[in-house]
Amino acid sequence: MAARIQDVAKAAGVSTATVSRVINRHPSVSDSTRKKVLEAIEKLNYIPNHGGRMLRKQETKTILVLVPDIRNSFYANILYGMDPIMTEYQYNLIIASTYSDLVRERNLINLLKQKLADGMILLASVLDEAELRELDEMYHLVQLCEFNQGTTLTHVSIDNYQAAYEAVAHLISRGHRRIGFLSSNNSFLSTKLREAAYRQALRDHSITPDENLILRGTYSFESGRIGANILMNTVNPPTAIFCISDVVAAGAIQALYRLNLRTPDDVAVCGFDDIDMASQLTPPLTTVAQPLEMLGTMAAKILIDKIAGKEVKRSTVLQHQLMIRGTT
Amino acid sequence: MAARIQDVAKAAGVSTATVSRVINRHPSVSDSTRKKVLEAIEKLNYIPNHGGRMLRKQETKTILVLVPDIRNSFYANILYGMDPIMTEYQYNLIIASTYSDLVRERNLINLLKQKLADGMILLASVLDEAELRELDEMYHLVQLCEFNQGTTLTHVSIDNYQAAYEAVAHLISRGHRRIGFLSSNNSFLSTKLREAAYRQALRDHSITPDENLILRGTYSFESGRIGANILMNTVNPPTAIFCISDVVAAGAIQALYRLNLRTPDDVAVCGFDDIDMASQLTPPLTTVAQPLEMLGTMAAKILIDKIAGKEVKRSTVLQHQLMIRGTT
DNA sequence: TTGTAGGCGTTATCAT
DNA sequence: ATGATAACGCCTACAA
Repeated sequence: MAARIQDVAKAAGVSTATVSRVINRHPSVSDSTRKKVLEAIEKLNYIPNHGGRMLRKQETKTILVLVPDIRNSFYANILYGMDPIMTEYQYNLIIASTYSDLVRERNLINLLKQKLADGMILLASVLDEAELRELDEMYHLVQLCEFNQGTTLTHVSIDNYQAAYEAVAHLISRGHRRIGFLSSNNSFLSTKLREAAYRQALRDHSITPDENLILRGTYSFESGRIGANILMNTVNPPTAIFCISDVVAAGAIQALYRLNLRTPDDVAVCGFDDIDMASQLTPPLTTVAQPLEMLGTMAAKILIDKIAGKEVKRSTVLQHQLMIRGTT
Repeated sequence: MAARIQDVAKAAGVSTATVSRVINRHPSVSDSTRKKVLEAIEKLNYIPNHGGRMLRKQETKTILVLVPDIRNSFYANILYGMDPIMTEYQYNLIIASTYSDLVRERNLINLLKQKLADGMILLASVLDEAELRELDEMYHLVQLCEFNQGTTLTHVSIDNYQAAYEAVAHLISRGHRRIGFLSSNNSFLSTKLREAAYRQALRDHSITPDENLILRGTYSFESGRIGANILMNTVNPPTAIFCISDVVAAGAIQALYRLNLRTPDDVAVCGFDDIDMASQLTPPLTTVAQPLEMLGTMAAKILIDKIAGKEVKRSTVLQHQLMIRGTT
């Protein structure tokens, strides 16, 4: 079996306490003793047991991250951004997909209660504010991308209102007056803000929002295809479509293509998120870039600070960027 | 602080052993005692501490999965396929990206040595066979998708030779005689097998493989763009391109589009993997479907069986499927 | 059916 | 500078 601290102690002719001190770089160990211990560690190929240390120190050096679906490139890029921080602070990530299922999400949160992780990052949680607040009293938690308006919980996101406003204003600046919006049927704050911004941007340019041009579906490719088809078959179809996500935009573009409508000449399209696919479409997609990696990095850093007992900002807002490309 | 088993025992007026028996559904507990204990658990909101249990039982109920890059949709879909098994057997996943960096991969494997996980699934590992075999003697490990020829280690994959052969034969059946291959410059077995199959399929149809039509790059979109450009600028360009991955195929298609070549009329394109993007391209991509979710599911199941001490098959080969769509 | 007690591997306190 | 020892929370012989 694997060597334990006992074995090292015996081999080095010292106590386990001394071995522990060497491992944890405690200063009060003589050089000669340290040398003996390190040799024994080397010889026995000793690696400290995480479980033992965990139990004793009451910390897991593990963070739980709950995402709706790991297959979504949006979340995968955010997770990627957490890696450098995890490596730097020697934390591990338990990533789990909730599939936006309330029961599943609650079960996963049990991992926190079992003390399997020191804290949790929640992406687009389906828990309500009350439940979250209760959790927040017991555990360290950071909400990422989505949160509730006026929440007192720690969260990181972009300014969805401003981002959407700029996107719609851009379409208007390109001469469009009838602009469709393929939105989402969820109740996330980001959706509400983007819809509000869409309307306000129109009004600010003397355009009366037409509710028939706002369709609510999912974030999927299929939803974009269907939405665009419906929009283009209305009596007075739009000349531009603003989409809640890049994937939806991709679906919309395919639908337009099949309707023999050219992008951007016949219909302009703007996405949201700037996942890899956006720049790879033909023509490349105009979209609002979210700083995905940085969102992950910041959330991870803030959570680790919280765990370490530091004071952290309630709200962190990162910069978005309108990426004007070929579809507008 | 959170309640411990001690607290429950005291509250229920029994010993910790009895509480433990109730938790672990040991049969020899009287109904009345069980009831008392369950009430105490309920009242105190007790949840067993994972660390304590882990240390005592010497099992973590955690599996380590090493992937080259979590942002790659290919791997994300495989990971997705592991979820049902993890849920069923109450295991957790620690997912980590190696970025195909040897040092990083070795560091991550330390998690196994620290007994942070009961076993490991390795996707496209960059470790050599000797190192893997050494690990295999100490820990439970399953290789997924990539493995070494003639290995004695447990692995799960598709039949890359047969899959590639079918793809190339399909292109030939469409009348193509000059078929380019955008391959990879890595040394994975899958690459070698696909190249071998490519050549054999050509020869079996009396076509002499032209080494100038085989280009080796990465699995990226950019690599596909560059490769297609090079291929189409040769003296005698191909009329079809077989790509090592769907992402490469997407890049190739964009390059062709910009060269004003139509797919499939001017140049046919065939991908590999069948990630979501494949069917979402315009026109949708002909490709070889790997059963991504099932690959994940099988690998997870086999690893858990191994951990449980069951005998498992050395080699598991899953079925691929040629998806003939719009680009050929 | 239930309780007692030892130990999983580590670290931290208290002596020396 | 080093050692002895208790404790982290749990499970499981063994005893009763």
